[in-house]
Amino acid sequence: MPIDLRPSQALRLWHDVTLDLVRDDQPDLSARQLVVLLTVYLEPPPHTVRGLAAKLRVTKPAITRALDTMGRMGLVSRRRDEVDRRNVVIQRTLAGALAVERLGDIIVARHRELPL
Amino acid sequence: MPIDLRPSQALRLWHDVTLDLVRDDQPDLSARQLVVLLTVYLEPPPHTVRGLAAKLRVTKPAITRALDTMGRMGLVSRRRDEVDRRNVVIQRTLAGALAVERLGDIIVARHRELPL
DNA sequence: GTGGATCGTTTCGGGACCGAACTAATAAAG
DNA sequence: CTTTATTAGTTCGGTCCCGAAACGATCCAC
Repeated sequence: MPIDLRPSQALRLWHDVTLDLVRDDQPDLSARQLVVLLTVYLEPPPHTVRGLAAKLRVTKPAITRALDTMGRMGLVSRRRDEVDRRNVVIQRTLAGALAVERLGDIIVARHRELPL
Repeated sequence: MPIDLRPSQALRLWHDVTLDLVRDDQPDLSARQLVVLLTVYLEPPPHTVRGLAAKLRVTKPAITRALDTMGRMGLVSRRRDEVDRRNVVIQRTLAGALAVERLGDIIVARHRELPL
């Protein structure tokens, strides 16, 4: 792992990145939406509503709503699982991949600017 | 600054910390609330509604609402500026300081667990 | 087949938030 | 004083999110 981060640096990093996210025009993602987005893009598929709800320890409707909103934003899409048609698998999109990549760049840049 | 963070590590860090925040029982702070909280606790006083609105590039009512909510949570408090009584200065609280400290600890811990 | 379990979604009442516009209090300028 | 500017808060109509409960679709065991 990288060299240890001190608490003051950690908080400064969180502040700076969050400020960048608040400032840009597009609407902020909630913490729940953000962790759904990152889970879908960082962890191996398949991702289901039930699996995400269990992972985040929130109710299923909360996941459905998050997917509705992020679907409207084009960040994820949904598809029926043809093997077990009760399941819905959450899929990545180009726009979602770009948004995640952009977030990664912001964090890296703000981390690089951190004072010693 | 610490050794460079790779984008994949940065995103993993953001995911892990946000997941911790989503999982604990207390209600999630919005991005706006979080950056207000961190600004108040990281940057030198005094902090005013107007100053925060300018810094975040959001409207004043958004700041007033964020302060209302965080005030109810005990994370910040407000006081009239006695010198210029039009101003309201945002003050730190013990509960707010503890919450910020806890966030710092989470980030540091998750950062330490990051894979190489 | 039939009953029960397991999916994701929808409904419901309630609360939080949004920006634009407005108000009330205070300060500063003339 | 009186006007003008500045500050924080409030009002407004609208949107979004919350968890509990109910729902329809699907799978599985018998």
